[in-house]
Amino acid sequence: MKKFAIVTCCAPGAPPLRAKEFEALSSRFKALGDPTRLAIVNRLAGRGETCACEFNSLGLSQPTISHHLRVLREAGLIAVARKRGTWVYYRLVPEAVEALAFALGGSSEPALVLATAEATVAR
Amino acid sequence: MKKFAIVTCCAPGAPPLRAKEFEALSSRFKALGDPTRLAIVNRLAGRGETCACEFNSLGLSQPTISHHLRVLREAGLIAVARKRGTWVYYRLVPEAVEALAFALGGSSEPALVLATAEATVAR
DNA sequence: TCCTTTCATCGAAGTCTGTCGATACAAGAA
DNA sequence: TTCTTGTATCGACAGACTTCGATGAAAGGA
Repeated sequence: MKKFAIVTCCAPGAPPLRAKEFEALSSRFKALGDPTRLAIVNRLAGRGETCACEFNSLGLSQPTISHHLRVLREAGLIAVARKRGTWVYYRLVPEAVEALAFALGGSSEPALVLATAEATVAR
Repeated sequence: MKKFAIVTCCAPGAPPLRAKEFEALSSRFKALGDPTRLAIVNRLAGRGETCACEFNSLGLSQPTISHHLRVLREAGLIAVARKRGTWVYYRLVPEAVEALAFALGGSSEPALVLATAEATVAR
């Protein structure tokens, strides 16, 4: 279980944060700091639930894809949507992405973000 | 000179991007993927122009701080505002932060972002 | 000129990360 | 049960990253 901190960090006027908040935020930005993982998130954002096998088309080995899925999962940015047989379908966790957008000061609806961001996210 | 790509990547409904865009975006997220650098950005966001010497209070050596300032500078997230004597004052580059917020789908005013993001940013 | 201060760069050490092949695990199908 | 298929995990390796002390460069002050 995991909650998303509701903080702004990087937009003009942002209040000073604590060390723990820098750790939490930076670990999620780090998860997006790899082109392969960004491509995975992009595909999940565009298609919704997607089979893990889809990502083999990214040109990397299956263990490597599995590794990146794990990093994104542990960052709370994606989650397992469902399993059918041996297929595993992943989905985006929009609240996590919104929390990061909010941290950068770009939230269009802070109230919405505040409401959804408190939602706990299964790991 | 550097321009900020205006793309959404990670919010539900985002269109598929190209490899080059993943590279460009992920390199900037990676720059935020370190707690020390996030603390630097946070301080610049809260105080505006800030002397580099201020960051010695983060508990790291001067060369290490200088290294992180360089990473953020090369990512286009911060810039040298002015120099007075041997002092160097850094500032946030709000357009860069906005472009990232937009990529995460959190832009409150896409038109504004579009307008400012085309601005070239001095290195 | 020489010294001090601030910042950047260099070189090195240790750690972390991305990647792969090999292997283990889980769910069906035969 | 045995075989096949899709995923996850393990172990290893190369490259990248963070950090530091030492050094260099630039701007003043004495």
